Amino acid sequence: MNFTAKKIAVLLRQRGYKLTPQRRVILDAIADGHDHLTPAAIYEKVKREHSNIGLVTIYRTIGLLTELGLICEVHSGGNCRSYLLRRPSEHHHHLICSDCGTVVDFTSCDLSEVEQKLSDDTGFDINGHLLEFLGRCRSCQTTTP
Amino acid sequence: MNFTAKKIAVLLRQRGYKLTPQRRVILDAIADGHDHLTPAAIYEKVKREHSNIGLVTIYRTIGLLTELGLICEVHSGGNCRSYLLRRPSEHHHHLICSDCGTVVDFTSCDLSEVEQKLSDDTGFDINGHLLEFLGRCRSCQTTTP
DNA sequence: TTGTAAATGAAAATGATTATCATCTAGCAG
DNA sequence: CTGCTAGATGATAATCATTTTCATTTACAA
Ligand SMILES: [Mn+2]
Ligand SMILES: [Mn+2]
Ligand SMILES: [Zn+2]
Ligand SMILES: [Zn+2]
Repeated sequence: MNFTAKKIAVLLRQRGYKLTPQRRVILDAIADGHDHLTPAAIYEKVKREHSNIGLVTIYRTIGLLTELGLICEVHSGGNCRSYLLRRPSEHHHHLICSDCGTVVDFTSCDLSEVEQKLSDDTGFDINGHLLEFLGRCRSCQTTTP
Repeated sequence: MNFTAKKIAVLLRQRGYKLTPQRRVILDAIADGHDHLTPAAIYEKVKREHSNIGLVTIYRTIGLLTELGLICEVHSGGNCRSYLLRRPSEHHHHLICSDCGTVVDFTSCDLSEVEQKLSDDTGFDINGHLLEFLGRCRSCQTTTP
């Protein structure tokens, strides 16, 4: 997405960050496609256009984008994190294909009742929740039964 | 909990696994208390009673207990996993204190409607979900305002 | 008690992430 | 346009979590 990438560029500059070619290409890599990517995967993807980029820069840029709230971290088990562009700016959740990694965002989660009940029962001061659905996307269902 | 630990011992033997003193003490460490523990934390706790145990054995035992479905993995961000005894054998979720790590299990989550809607909308074959609430337990609220 | 498959611990290997530091450059002042 | 400089980069090494390997030990059934 060019539009999104452009908006992000503006955001970066507003906060005093520089817009480097490396950041540009990392943003493109993340913004293109609907799957979640590990730092290593972003690195591989980005190296095609910017062969001498360092993996460190990927990590630094991920840190920056996280700080700006521009990417989402996906918690689908495994031993390393993966990320994708934050598409809905509002509070939302993810439906993740365990085969191809495609992520669908959804905003409709009404957990306020459950949360209230839990809070009453336990005395916890609840300040957040994590909700993710796992499954196989339509395309992956047809290719491998 | 002695009872739980004992039941687990039986389970181990049923499947042909040996009940070693190391496993015994690791089980005790996990079963005692309601907080979630990282492998390193279990290691430290266990070393007090079994000073020459290896961290590898912690990892191996965690693997074993996971395979038997006897422990839960908690996904509270951060860079390493943590575990606690699986108390309700049924499907359940966690309410986690971000200060002290205490975990409250709860079974009341009715996500079937949301799941059905998501499935209809996206064509995904949904086979699971992850739901966790984060907050501060009553005790942690009183100690640090 | 004995035999043996399973388990353990030391050590090294691997993989992910972070810290350091010399060098480079985006963006701005002049 | 040119030079300055804070911020950014990449090579390298360090750190931290986890896994592999392998020689030695041990639980437990026979
Ligand atoms: Mn998202
Ligand atoms: Mn649990
Ligand atoms: Zn898929
Ligand atoms: Zn607490």
